[in-house]
Amino acid sequence: MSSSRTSEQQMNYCKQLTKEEINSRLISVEKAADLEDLFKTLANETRLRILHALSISGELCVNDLSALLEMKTQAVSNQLQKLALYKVVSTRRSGVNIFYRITDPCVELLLERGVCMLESTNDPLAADTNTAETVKAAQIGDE
Amino acid sequence: MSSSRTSEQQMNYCKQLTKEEINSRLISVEKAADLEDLFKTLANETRLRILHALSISGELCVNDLSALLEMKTQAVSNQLQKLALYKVVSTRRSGVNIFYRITDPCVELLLERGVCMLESTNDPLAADTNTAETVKAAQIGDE
DNA sequence: ACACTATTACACGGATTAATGTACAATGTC
DNA sequence: GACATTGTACATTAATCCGTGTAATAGTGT
Repeated sequence: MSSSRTSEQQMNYCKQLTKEEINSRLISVEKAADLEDLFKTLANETRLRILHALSISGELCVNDLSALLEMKTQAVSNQLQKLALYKVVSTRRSGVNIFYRITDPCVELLLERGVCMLESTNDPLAADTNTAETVKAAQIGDE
Repeated sequence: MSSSRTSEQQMNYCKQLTKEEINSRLISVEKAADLEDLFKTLANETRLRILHALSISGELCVNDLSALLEMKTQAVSNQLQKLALYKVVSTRRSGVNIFYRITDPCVELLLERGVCMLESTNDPLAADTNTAETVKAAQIGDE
């Protein structure tokens, strides 16, 4: 019993994969750290709302964002500085206004995916297959 | 100048959307909070690695996970408790072993998306279109 | 009953984060 | 130059988070 409990070769894997096989597919510590950063960008309500507004409008300045989101400019600017530091957004000045737009495609894509999932409350997977269904319907239309 | 600066009707929107139009599409505070929670689940390296191992293997116990990830059982168990509390994973006991498996489809889907993006380092968007290309190629093969 | 193993509970310390308010910098108008 | 507006820098505070080590619990075998 004790030998079977501690022996790695006898671990219970549902898909009958060995530790080596899982390990070969498992994300590395370095990549996990990168992925953590990516998700962390979106793991904040203020940043989510900012990025969503930018994805809708394309480009907005601090003042407009704070008015839209009904938040203090300092709070908005604080988060925008982080997003700019991590190259998620780019900036351009126009007089006293500084405009921000999303430049990181991964962040924008995950944001869209997440928003779609929330809108498909009962069947989150349906939101993800909507694109494939649309493509298929278009191809049927062509025939 | 001061009137043009402060007037909301004259805000500079690149896509020429009015504040009202952006607002009607903008994610609500409540939904942003839900989405924040979803991304927060994945915004931690330990949880990412745990969930990735579970997605590969289907089901694993604490001991196996800590061996695979080369982490202490307490650290692994600590995160698994959180994941179970938020209904991201389910548990089943088998003797002294407790097995965990992913039950939240949104989390698993976002995880897969994120991992794919990292693997497609130069063209993250290509990772997202790979599915559509595969479907299209299969349909061409059928013809 | 006892020994062993797997897992969780609990408390702690250190690190990180985000909003806030004040001060400062940049820009535009008169 | 004075003034107003926009936006950032800076410092502070409170809250959150996570790994760690010890203690406790559950399950199994002898």
